[in-house]
Amino acid sequence: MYLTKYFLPILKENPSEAQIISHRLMLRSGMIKQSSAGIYSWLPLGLKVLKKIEQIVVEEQIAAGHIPILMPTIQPSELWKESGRLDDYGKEMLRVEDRHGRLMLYGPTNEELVTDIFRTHISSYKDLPKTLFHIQWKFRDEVRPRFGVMRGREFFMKDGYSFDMDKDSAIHAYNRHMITYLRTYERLGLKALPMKADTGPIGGDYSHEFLVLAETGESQVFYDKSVTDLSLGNRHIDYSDQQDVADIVKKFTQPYARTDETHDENLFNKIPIERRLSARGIEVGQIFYFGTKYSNSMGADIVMPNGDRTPVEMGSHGIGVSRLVGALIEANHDELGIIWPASVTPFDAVIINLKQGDEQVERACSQLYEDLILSGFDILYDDRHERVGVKFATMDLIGIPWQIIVGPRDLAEGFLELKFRADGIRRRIPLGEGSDHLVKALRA
RNA sequence: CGGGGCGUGGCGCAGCCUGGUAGCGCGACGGUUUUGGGUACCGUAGGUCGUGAGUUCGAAUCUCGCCGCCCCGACCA
Repeated sequence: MYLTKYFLPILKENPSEAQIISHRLMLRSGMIKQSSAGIYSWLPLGLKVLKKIEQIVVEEQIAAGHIPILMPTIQPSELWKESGRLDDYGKEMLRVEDRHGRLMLYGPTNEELVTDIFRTHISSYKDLPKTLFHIQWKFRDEVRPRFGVMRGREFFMKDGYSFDMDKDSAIHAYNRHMITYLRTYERLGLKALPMKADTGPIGGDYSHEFLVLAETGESQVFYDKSVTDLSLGNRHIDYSDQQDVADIVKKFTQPYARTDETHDENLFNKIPIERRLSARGIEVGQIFYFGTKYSNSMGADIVMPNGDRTPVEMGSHGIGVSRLVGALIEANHDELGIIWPASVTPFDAVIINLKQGDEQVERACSQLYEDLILSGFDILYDDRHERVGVKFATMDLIGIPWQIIVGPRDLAEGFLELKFRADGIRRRIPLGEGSDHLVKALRA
C-alpha cells in the first residue's frame, strides 16, 4: 500500500478525552474514531489489526473442532423472557422497539439465541458433543464506558457455546476452551494468566478468566509467580485426548491465581513469599461451565442412550476481540508509539523513502515494494513528500515491526537500512539481487 | 447511579471573572523548498463559540433548563 493512496489520519497531539496509553495511541495512529461514548468507528489500520486477531481466534477454535456460525445483533426479547434474564440483565441491556411495538434488544451475549437454535435442530445424544461459536458485535450499555475500546459499550467478541450429554463431557469442552484460549493469547504475543473467576450474572459454578498483566488493568490480581513461567509453546494438542487435555489444564490452574473477586488471603499466604505477586490485570476472556441453566429453562432436551430426556449440558466461552486490540497496545508500546507483535501487525514492514522525488530512490523503493509483495509480505510504502523526521515519527507511532529505510546516500553504495521497531537497532543490508536479504531478515 | 470537570474551525487551547458579534498553535488545502529523525517559506479555506430560553440597547462572556463528553467511585467482557 502506497501511503499517499491510503487513509491514515495521524494525530500529532493527544486528544484530551484519552487518558490511558492504548486509547491515546489508537486515536493518534488513526486506528479508531469515537462516535459516541464507548462506541467507535474502526479506521483502516485499526480494522486490519482487529481482523488479524479475529483470524487467529477463529483458527484456534476450528483447530479444536469448534464450529463457526453467525447470530444476529438484534434479538427478540421473548427468548430472554424464557430464560428469565430479560429482567435480570437490567439497564445494561439496550432495548429497542420495532415498528410493530415488539420489544427487541441489542444482544449483550447469545446464550438464549444459541440455545434456541440447538433445541430446534438437535435432540439426540448422538449429535453431541458440539460447540458452536461466533464472532459478532455485542452491546452492553455500560454506565461508564472508558479506556477506549477496552471498555466500550459496543464491542467485538468471540463467544462459543458447548453442548454435551453429561457433565464429564462438558468439563472436557471447558478444558478444551481453556487450551484454545491459551494458544490464542500465545500466538498474539500476550501473556494471559488463567484465574479462578466469579461466575457473574451469567451464572454457574465453573469459571476462569484470562488476564493480561498491565498497570492500567481494571482488576487487582494475586498470583503465584510460577504460573507466569508456564507456556504451551509449539506442542501438539490432541483435543480428543480427554486425559491429556485435562492434564494440561491442571498444570495451568494448579498455581494460585485469582482476581480480587475470588481472592482468598489465607490460601494466598501459603505460597512461598518470594513467589507471592500482586498486580493489575486486563480481562481478555472468560470461560464458564454452567450446566443446564439455559437448557432447563428453555427446554433444550436431548434423548439419552437409554431413551430418557434430559436437559443438555452447556458452557459458554468468550474472548474480547476488540478489547484485545487495546490490551495488546498496553502490553506493547514505548514512548514513541505502538510496537506490534508480528502476528497482528497491520503491515509486516514499511518502506521509508528518505528522498521523495529522487528518481533513483523512488525506483529502488518501488522495486523493493513489488518484490516484497510478491514474496507474500504486506508492505506499507511511505511515499509522502515529507521530511524524514515526520516519516520516522509516524512509523514509530503506528508500530510496524520493520522499517526499510532507503536513501540516496546508502543507495549509492548499494545498501539500505533495516530497522527493527522493538529495539530500534538498525542494520545496513546490501540491496543485492532482488530483495533476498530482506526476505530472509523479515522471515527470521 | 453518586461526586467533580469540560463543551470556542479537524486536533490542542486562549478569550468568559471586569458583556461591545472571535484569536493562537498544530493540522488541511495550493504553491515554493528535495530534505538522513515530528519540516522551511508564501498563500488559502474553515467557527452563527453544544443547545433552548431568559436578562440586556448588545451575550462566547451573566442566569436557568436540556444535551453531550471526560475523570473518580459503585458496576462491568
